[in-house]
Amino acid sequence: MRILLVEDTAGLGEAVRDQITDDGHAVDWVQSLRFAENSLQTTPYDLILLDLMLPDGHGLDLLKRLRARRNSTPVIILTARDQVSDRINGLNAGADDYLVKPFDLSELSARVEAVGRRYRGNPNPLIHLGTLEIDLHNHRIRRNDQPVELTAREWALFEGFIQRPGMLLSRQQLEDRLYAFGAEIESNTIEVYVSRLRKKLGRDAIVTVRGMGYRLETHEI
Amino acid sequence: MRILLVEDTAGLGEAVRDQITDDGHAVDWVQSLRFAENSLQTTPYDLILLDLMLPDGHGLDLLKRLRARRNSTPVIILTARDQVSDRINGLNAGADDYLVKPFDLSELSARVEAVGRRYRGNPNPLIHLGTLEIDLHNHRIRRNDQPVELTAREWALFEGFIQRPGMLLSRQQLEDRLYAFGAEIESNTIEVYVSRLRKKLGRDAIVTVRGMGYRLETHEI
DNA sequence: CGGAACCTGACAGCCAGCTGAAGCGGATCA
DNA sequence: TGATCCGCTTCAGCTGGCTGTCAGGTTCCG
Repeated sequence: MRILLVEDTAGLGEAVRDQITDDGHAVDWVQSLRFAENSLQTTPYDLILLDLMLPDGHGLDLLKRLRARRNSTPVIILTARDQVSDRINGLNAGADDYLVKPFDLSELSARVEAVGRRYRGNPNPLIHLGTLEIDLHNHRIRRNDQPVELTAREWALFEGFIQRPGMLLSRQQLEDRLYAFGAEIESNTIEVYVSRLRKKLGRDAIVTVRGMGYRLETHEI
Repeated sequence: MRILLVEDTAGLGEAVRDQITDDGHAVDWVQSLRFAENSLQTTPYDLILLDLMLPDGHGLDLLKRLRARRNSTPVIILTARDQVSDRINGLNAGADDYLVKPFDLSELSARVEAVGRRYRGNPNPLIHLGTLEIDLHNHRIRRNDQPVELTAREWALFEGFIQRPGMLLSRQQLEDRLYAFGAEIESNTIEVYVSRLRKKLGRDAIVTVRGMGYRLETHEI
């Protein structure tokens, strides 16, 4: 999963980031609402860990804006023990879960995995795109009713496209999705994987925008 | 059995959890309706132990919702002595049994086992999957009409697949099923058991999704 | 037409997953 | 009580296929 961590306390932030990274997820850590909004506009996240008391405002405002624009990304609130009203308000505002500080890191892992499972366990929205039928949760794709096998990396990349159909995605954005934040990548890996996806999914599935990046074609494939 | 315990009193919850764990069952303990719903959406339980007075609502509401969506998981209600009307309403709402607090732990064990037996004695839905015939309640499997013997762990794992055919199940999900919530497991136990199941049930029964988990193939075995 | 951007076949290294084997502990039976 | 068995878990060696890289080719655009 790709997770956005919004937390302004350095020590806690590091601990949480390390734990979740160890669990095999990609974590982007930001320390203010402003940067959180930036990240949310450029990257599709699977989960948001949200502290409430932030230097430039209250986390619940972010949550409310998110839900107002129909973004249903799961949110887990990180809150101090004495802020009971915050917790209630958080759940009302559309949070999926909360953790009371100080919390155990294994507890954190458990909640994160639980959200992941819930997300995947939901009744299955099938996405139709031309001749493609995509089962996002179960990682299944059929093309003209024939199953298509994608490798882990291929799937990760394709998922990035699927979550923002029709939008222009820069190489950098796609790399960020494949390789946890900060991991540098040389060579033309993205091009190679786009090529592999085209071979498996159809030549016109992904459109090259010269000098800019790629875009998933939403009309015909 | 895998049991969901919904109880918001810390001491009682711990005692019940320990007792049932000692009896050889896997227990997930949650402390509110909200978390109970979460767990129910992600995990198939064999039994639910349900307290009625919960911080975020009344247990009977959960029970009613459960039955409304045709979930027939057995439910035992945990209720205080003076709430007679609750007990009656509970049985009307589809509970299978109730226990009056404070109750003896051995009494609890007895009821749990009783429900387990009743559950298994039910008229038997046979599941057919390719050349396999599965009798879920009685833990019996035939392959090409030949009986197949599974050990306890093998069965627990296979049951996890059977209850969510075709769905992608992560290692974590499968481990959660084999080892009660939170129990850490190292090494490649899941792989070993998948390997054994394949040997007994057919090579193609379980499909590996590299980097993601496993899936029961529902078409041909 | 020349250069830049992009595509893709090929390949070596590596790692996730598979499985046989062995140690261990609980259950069973003499 | 001691011997034996059986299932559970771990480990290590192996293998196939995934991955990242590069080079040579192709397309695009000024």
